[in-house]
Amino acid sequence: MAKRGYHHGNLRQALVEAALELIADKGPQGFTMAEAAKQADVSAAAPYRHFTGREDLIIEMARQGFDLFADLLEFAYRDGQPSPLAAFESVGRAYLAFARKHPGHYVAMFESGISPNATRDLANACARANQVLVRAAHDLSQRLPPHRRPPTEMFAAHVTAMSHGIVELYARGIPGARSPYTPEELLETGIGIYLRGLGLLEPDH
Amino acid sequence: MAKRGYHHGNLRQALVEAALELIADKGPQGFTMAEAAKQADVSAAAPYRHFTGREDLIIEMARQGFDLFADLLEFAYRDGQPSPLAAFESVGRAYLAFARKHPGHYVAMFESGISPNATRDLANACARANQVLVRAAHDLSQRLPPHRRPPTEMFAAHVTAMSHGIVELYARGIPGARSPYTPEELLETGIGIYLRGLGLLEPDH
DNA sequence: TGTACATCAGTGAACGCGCGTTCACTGATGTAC
DNA sequence: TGTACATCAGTGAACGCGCGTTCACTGATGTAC
Repeated sequence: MAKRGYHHGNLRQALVEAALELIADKGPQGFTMAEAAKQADVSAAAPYRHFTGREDLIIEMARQGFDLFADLLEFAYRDGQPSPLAAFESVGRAYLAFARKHPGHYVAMFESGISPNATRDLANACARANQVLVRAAHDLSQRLPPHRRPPTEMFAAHVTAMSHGIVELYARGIPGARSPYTPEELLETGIGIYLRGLGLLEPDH
Repeated sequence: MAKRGYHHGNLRQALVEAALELIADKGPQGFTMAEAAKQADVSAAAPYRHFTGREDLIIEMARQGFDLFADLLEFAYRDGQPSPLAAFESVGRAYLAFARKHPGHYVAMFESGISPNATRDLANACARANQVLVRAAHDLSQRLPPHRRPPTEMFAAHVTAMSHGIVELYARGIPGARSPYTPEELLETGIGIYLRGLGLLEPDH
């Protein structure tokens, strides 16, 4: 939109998007300011009108990533509204789908080495995404009798860890080290067994 | 040992160790040949007598890492010999301990972006480590009646994913994004709930 | 509507840097006789 | 044991490169009158 209205239209966002492609292709450290500028059809100096430096651009990618991530998780959570269990499983699938569809954001968020506390905005976006997971875990655990409820944050951490581990080991690059199962199968069965362990699913298969 | 016997004694291994420290400190792409050479008290050209290039050094770090990892997992497995369950839990703890004690190896193995198939030797070492996990899962699942046994490789993948996810999210750098629980607590409780879901632990807490 | 000026997004040249790697070399060690 | 020679691990200088960043500039756009 507005391709050549002002000087560039919206160079800032164009740079973010170029960098997202680069970082997805070439890994955490594999992207450069110069290349992002070139891909946006702009001189190598132009990015410095919009970002204080390389790290600032990475932080912006991660921030947008956490925002998008939180939106998708929230949507998945509401989408599965019928029951806490359905909503919970929908959130798990959204986690995997996000990693698949937005690899650039994913790398910036989890593999670029920046701290989630680098910026107030970044920390907020990160916290918002996490809160969806915690809320989903909390609502679901309400179905258990109080004395059998796991601490909400532990519950959420377990599920996050399994989702993240499946993404890292079985869904992302790393050509080789495969499993005979798809990441989706692994996530569904893994979470299923875990929920059964909590007493949230019937022991029968 | 033999500090200054021959020209250097054992420069190859000294470089590997220098690089391990660097890669642990500075992240996947943060280490350089020049710096590793300097840390080994050697000119920048010397490493090329022992490695064909930068990637070759990373591969060697990862190979040694998988070998060590496999050794530790095997030791943990035998160590908990009394019962498949104890052995299995010992393996889980060894996973976490390895990531903690050998961060350089860990980064080279899982975060450097090299393929486990880069080299025959590397692939073998990687496979050996994986086989310990698969064997532990297999032996433990024998305690279930045949119709309730999960496929061994799926079982192993679930546990590996949760362990790996906990390490990545809660045990490694990423300053911020904490959980109120230690990685050890998360791993123990998470695997416990999962095993209960399989029927390998009593439902009572 | 037209003119003068301020703003500021993007340019192009340049910088200093450190990197990975090569190359002819040197000098300590190992070996043959 | 002593000498001559081969080997080869490490040197130091040099290379080409691309990076992040700066800086004086320019020229299109927005604004005041």
